[in-house]
Amino acid sequence: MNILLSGSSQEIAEGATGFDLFKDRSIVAMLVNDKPRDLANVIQPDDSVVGISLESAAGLEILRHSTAHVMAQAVQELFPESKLGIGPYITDGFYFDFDVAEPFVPEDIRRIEKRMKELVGKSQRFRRVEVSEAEAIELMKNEPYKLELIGLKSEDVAEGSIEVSPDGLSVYENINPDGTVAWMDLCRGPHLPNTRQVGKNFALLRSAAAYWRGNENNKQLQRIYGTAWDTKEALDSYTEKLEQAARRDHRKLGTELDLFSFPDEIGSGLAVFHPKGGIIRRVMEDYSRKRHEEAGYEFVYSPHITKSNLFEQSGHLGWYSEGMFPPMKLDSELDEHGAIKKQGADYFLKPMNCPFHILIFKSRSRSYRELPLRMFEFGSVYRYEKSGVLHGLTRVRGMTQDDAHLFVTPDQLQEELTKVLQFVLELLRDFGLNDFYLELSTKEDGNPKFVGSDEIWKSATDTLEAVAMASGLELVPDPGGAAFYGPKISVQARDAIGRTWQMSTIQLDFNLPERFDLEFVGSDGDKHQPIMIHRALFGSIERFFGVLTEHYAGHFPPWLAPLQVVGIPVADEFGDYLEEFCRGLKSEGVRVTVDHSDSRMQKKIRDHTLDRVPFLILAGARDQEAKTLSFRYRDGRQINDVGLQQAKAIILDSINAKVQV
RNA sequence: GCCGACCUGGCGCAAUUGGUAGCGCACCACUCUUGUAAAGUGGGGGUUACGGGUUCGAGUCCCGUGGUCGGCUCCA
Repeated sequence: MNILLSGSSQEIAEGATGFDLFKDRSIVAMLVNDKPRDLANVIQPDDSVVGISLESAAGLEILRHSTAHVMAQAVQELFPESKLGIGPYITDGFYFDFDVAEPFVPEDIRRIEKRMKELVGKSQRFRRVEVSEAEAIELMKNEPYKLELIGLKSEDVAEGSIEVSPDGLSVYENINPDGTVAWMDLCRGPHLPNTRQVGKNFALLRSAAAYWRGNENNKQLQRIYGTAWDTKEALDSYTEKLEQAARRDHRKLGTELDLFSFPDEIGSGLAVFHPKGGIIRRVMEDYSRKRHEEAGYEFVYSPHITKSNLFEQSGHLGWYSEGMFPPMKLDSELDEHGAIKKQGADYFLKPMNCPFHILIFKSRSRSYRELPLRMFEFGSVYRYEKSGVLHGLTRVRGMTQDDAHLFVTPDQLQEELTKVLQFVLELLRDFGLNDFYLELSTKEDGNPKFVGSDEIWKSATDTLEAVAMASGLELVPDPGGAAFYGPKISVQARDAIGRTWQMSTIQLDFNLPERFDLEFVGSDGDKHQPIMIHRALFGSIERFFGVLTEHYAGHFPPWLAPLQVVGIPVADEFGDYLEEFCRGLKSEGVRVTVDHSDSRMQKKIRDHTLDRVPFLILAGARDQEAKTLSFRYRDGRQINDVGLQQAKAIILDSINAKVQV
């Protein structure tokens, strides 16, 4: 019979399987008519077949999923009472959920890993068995979670579910060499031909609880995460990547470099910035202010607390009260006759700045000539984030947003959004981030929670999309991801080690202008409602600070570095020579010091390198003689015999140009 | 919020079966006066997160509170 093998026509025997087609052992599965299948599948006439090699993305997914099966088998052997949840592959690895009486402890994880290695050595075949629903129920009768999945199969099976497919049910059995069934699981496959091919390049990483089917009202199962690779080198490089990420963790660097801390006495999620962190933060803020001023923003200020009415009118108390700190209650005072002498009130810490800016807009009547009106504030807000979600500076309870609200007429919208997006990207680039993509969050059709007419959503979404497209950046749709009050664009930035962070957001709002009856007088003399744009570039200064710390691994570029230059005399007597040079830098605003301590020069180089100072300048007799000095950089580079004028220029130029050194 | 683990000088870590807190770095002093990642000697510093309990005796065991970490859920 005839088939299409890797695109070319080929004659094969009736009943041939993938094993007959692919003799190359690195082919572990195949695409049959674009669907992933086991090699054991019998090829049908006119099928289009392409091999999946182990090292391909699809191959690694299969490897990881098969590794998850081996893990589940090991767990059920070691913990016979355990029940299976789901066990998919994920980026770089896999996990499997188990219902067990006692959560796993690290010793359990080691035992499981050891048992997995033994199972790999046993060389069990993965065998697919297609079953009817009744058969599946019988086979899985001791697996309550699997039974639940079987019941779901036809209706709301999650897209990409690894257990069941809309096409029908199947189980995968692990077959011992003697033909006995060692283990089985409900699974859509495909799998590697044999556990031996799982190899040794896997590791179990951690265990943690996870809600069954991701719903917090469901029971928590115990999830074990693992990683698996095709080669030892790939596993090692992945492990190295994790270690590298751990080394640049901003929480660790924050302590090491004395940038910020979270004193227990203050409370969870509330940071203090130390002097060195304070310099970085102030430089960030100063630069942001300068750019905002140039871009036509007006600076406003608002208090940290407000009476409840403001957030009642904005609606936040209705839908967001859980995210707010509870009120400070001022009781009303009564006189001796029981009449109210002083009205009581509830004061709230503000979780957002927009209502304040709106009140400024509303403080008098506005003309179309004033629009677009752009109000900017470094606004400190407080949100009662759940304790379990707090994370260093990136998820806190008190933060300062570089927040702006733009009030525009509908026909200004496109131009203003274009400007804002450009502005955002330029500023992010100045901070050394330059690998972006955009995400466009849009309305979910038919969901009544979204306010505003379909027409306005359509036109606003189209506008946002046009603006995003015009930026030339990759645009990823996020359907249904919009807030109920309007669509948004968010800028996602990739950092130095390829992780993505949501940075800036540009959010349209159809809700608040309505709730607050915002209006301006148009050229026609009539009143019109402005459109409101919320936007933050840093998101919050704290979070941006954390992201930058990780992006640079603490090696801030000179313009941001708390200490920019340290002078290191080769011996004490050259201290004055360096001191004089550094005075010149200081008068230019450079953050510089000369280390006169009685440590050895080598020790000073070590200390200030570990402290991530961008410019170490050294001078000894030779330099004093020749009116030169030598540069030593954080990566070990050195440039010797640099003339003093040139040295000054090198330092000032790299600070002013905001470049990394 | 949920599940689990953890909390010892500023930081990183030790402390047999419960027996009365040590080390390195940092800090301070002195000696050494130095050419590209750690000189030497000496010294100070901890009611072991907090509050209870068990015990002759608790860093160690038990209970509670707070905090941190890893996930899950959440991020309007």
